[in-house]
Amino acid sequence: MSQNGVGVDLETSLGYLLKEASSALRAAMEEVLRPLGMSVTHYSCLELLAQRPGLSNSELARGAFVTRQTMNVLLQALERDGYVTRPAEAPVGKVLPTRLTPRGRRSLEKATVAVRSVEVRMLAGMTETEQSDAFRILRSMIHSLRDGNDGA
Amino acid sequence: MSQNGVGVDLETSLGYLLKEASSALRAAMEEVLRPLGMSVTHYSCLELLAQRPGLSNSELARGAFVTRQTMNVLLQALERDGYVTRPAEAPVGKVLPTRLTPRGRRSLEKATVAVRSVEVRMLAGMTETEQSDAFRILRSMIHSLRDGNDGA
DNA sequence: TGACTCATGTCAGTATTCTGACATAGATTC
DNA sequence: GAATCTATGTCAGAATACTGACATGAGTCA
Repeated sequence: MSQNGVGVDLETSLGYLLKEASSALRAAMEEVLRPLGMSVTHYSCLELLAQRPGLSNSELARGAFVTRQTMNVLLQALERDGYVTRPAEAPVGKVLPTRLTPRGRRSLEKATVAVRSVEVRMLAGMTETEQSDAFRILRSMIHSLRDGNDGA
Repeated sequence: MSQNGVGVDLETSLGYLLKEASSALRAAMEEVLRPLGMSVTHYSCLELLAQRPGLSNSELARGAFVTRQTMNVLLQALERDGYVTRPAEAPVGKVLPTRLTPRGRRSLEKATVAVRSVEVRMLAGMTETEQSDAFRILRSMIHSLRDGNDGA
């Protein structure tokens, strides 16, 4: 079907491989979250709030790797459906601290179990050493990409 | 601003780190492709065609990690603007082999240089060993995620 | 040959995310 | 204190990608 012998260096590109891995992860997460009626961004938002209660819209956006406008529309839907609460007025500045409701916490529980199974599956074929290597290498890539190439 | 001391295990999740790395890579690529008026999917399509001339719509979609419907609208735009050509009738079956035009090839050249700089930047802080480790580990993750957990 | 399955190309509508823009609150600088 | 800068929340429109659906061509099997 493909692999027709041409020296395809997409197969030797770390960027392409990273995109492939990310795509596979996203697909696997969507697959297990779909039965729960939850998208990946939806889940990310709830998980962030469970681990750091009181995060603002902008902080949630950065944590979920979307724009604050995108997170805003998601939060409005989550608030309307009773998964999170935000004060009507900001305690300080314009920042509205968001918190999970009991309903949000319950909804998250099932999702966490589902997502953890994906994480476990992803780590399945890796040794302890490979896992810590993976962390170190991914962090190195992130750092290099963020701070431009004038770091040295 | 954050990091308020709560034991945040998102920081210990390989899935989260993978998403973070992928997001950083995408942002870096968009940054260098924007001046050329080219999106990441747009570039991926042209690069795939340069390395494997004659790929079909569906094959390009799989290679760029989008649906074949999404790739179809992109190909129609690229064809309209003279970057690629497809025969009016399928030589065999329904498959329409796509090829770059000279204009498409020219457009790709600049983009390739730009994207290569991102790839180089990403590999900057890594040793040879770490690079080959990165390949092996990412492939392992992809394999585990794809084939379900009943591989063993 | 005929029924069935599968992959493909494509149209349409929907969903999700982004960019642009604005007003406002806190921090910084003079 | 006033000006400036930065960050935030939010609205609106545009871009992008997806799901659903359909017809068609090729391979498989009886």
